Amino acid sequence: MRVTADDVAEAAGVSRAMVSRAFTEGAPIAARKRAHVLAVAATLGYRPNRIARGLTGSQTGLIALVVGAVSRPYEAWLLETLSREIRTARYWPLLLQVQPGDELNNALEDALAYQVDGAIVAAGSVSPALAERCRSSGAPIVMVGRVLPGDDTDAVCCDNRLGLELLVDHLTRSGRKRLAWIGGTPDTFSNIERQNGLMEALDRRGLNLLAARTGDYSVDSGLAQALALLTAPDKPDAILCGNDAMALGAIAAARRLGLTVPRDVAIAGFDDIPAAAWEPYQLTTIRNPVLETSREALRLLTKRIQNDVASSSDVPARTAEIVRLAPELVIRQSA
Amino acid sequence: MRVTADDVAEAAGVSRAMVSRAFTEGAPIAARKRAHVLAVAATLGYRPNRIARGLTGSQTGLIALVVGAVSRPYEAWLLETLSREIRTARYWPLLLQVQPGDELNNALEDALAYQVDGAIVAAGSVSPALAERCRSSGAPIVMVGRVLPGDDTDAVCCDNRLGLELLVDHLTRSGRKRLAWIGGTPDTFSNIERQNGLMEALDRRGLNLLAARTGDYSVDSGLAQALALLTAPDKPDAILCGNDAMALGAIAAARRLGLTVPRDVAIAGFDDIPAAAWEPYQLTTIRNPVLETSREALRLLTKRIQNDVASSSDVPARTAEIVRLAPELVIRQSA
DNA sequence: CCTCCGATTGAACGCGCGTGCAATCTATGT
DNA sequence: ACATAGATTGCACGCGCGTTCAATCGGAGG
Repeated sequence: MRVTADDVAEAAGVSRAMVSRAFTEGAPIAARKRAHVLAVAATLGYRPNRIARGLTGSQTGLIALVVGAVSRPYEAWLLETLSREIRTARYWPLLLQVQPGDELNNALEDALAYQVDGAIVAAGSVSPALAERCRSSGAPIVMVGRVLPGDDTDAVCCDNRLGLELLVDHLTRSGRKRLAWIGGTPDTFSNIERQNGLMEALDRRGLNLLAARTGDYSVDSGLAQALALLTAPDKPDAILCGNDAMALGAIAAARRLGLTVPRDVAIAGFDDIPAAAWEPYQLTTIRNPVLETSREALRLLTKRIQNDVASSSDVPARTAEIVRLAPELVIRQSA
Repeated sequence: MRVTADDVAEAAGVSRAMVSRAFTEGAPIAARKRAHVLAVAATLGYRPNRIARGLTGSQTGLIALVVGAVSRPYEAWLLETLSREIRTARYWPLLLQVQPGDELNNALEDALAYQVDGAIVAAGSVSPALAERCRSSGAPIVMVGRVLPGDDTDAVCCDNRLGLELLVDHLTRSGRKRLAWIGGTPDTFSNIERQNGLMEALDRRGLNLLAARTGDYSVDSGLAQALALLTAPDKPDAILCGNDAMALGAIAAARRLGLTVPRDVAIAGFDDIPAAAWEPYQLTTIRNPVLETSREALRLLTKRIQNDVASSSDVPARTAEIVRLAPELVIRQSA
């Protein structure tokens, strides 16, 4: 029923080893024979069993891909590009979607049992111990959008601080003085960086934050927190949000209160998800270079994988490479 | 470096077979010994190699998951629930994201080479030949949101016709007479069904469609086509869209023209993606039961897999099971 | 026509693990 | 104390394929 290399060997009148070589790039085999074997294989519908192949050579072609809940637009966007880049690099993504409360460790160890060639972690938090364990299992990790503390793990991440500097610059230049902040999920790497970036940008200008509230990166939380800000006695003239989703919620809140954006209040987000450009929003935001991020992530990962394969622990481990990508201000109507 | 069952066997003072059995549910092994082996394994950090395990037993625990471009909200939503259900069933999804123009066959055969235990196809079109090939490779397929013609492939799909009946019913009851349609990507299963459903619903009432245009399920196309409809001499008083994304675009178009929704024109979508509920849209739409769909898909797939494992081709193949899930009308502001 | 070297080839082993089978052990029953 | 059924255990084989190594082939040079 299942066609194996033996079947092809018999049908082609060669040894099984030749079948294997025919499918292995750069293996010693006469060109004529390779063509013949491949032809026979095609008529039989044979394809090398990747599982068996993964057992001998230590390459499975699998990459563990950890992302957050994909129903959120930013996560979906990131997954789309990461997944595409992984396939472009001729790997297959083993998808692990983590919900906010989920434990990552167990699941990632599960993935390790599949002998993944590497892992891309764009959600959840990985303990340095787990990272080390992955590495010692032969699966280099690349963090996306987060950097492990005091670490030797590759990472690629947008420059959140710069992003907020750009935003504050734009808002203050257009005369806004009473800035408020709606933060995303606390203790999140991105949220900490963005919040710090905001504070630094304000400090540099000798400004104070009018008010700060805490959301959870969802549209609903943005709406709720913005309602609170805009009905307080001391109303802001600009609201910066930890991400676009909350900013969309904030715009809705402003409208519900009969305010006009940006006349009565400016609203800005972060990420530049597709919905930010939709007509009713026209959100001014910071473009998170997702495509470039994905590309870099795969560059780092493949480099690390090849390094691992080439040298078996004799070469000292390359030190971690942290790539910071510059975000970009996208000015639309909302601010 | 890599810990194998042999290492554990030696450390625990038992044979390798016992280690294997300790990790196999229901294998003959004394409870005391199992506990001991597991303990030793834990201290060594041992985990059975799933790749090797997949080579002998014909179960890899992998499921090929084919979805469309995830940056689109509906696809993301579906992916989220499917992925979760797959993990709940203790499988791992091998993610294949297909772009509108992509060739599915090659990629799916690639996945087959990983000896996936099954496949869930929620995008792209699969030729019956390919479906047959999957099945004969021991990977049952379940189609989601589409049904293969004249077929013996399991599928779960929302009742698109009923959805449009509900929508037309609601619109005509509220006095709309001049209905227009913006279709999604042509030749798509869902688009064909929805369009036919619309026509039938109109026929039943002796109504005619005022105008029909063709989009591609994107927000932009909805906007463009709605602009065309609303600036034509013969303006509709209701626009039905093939999916929510286009409906959001249509709402934006109406507003751009200074029209009030739903006073001047009612707008309805299909799917009930999260954004449909967002404040500036408040889209009336048809709820596509995505969660139930995912559950059903996994129920069908696991049943089929178990069936395959149990009987090796002696039992006649079960005939295809096609599950139709009822959609539900969600009335919001837009219609 | 013979020799010698490089290009090909085939046989065999091992990757890590599940499992049938026969051997061993345990706890009954007498 | 002895036999016996049932519970455990170890051995060995095979899953499908990559790869080393020695054997074979081909042809260029003499």
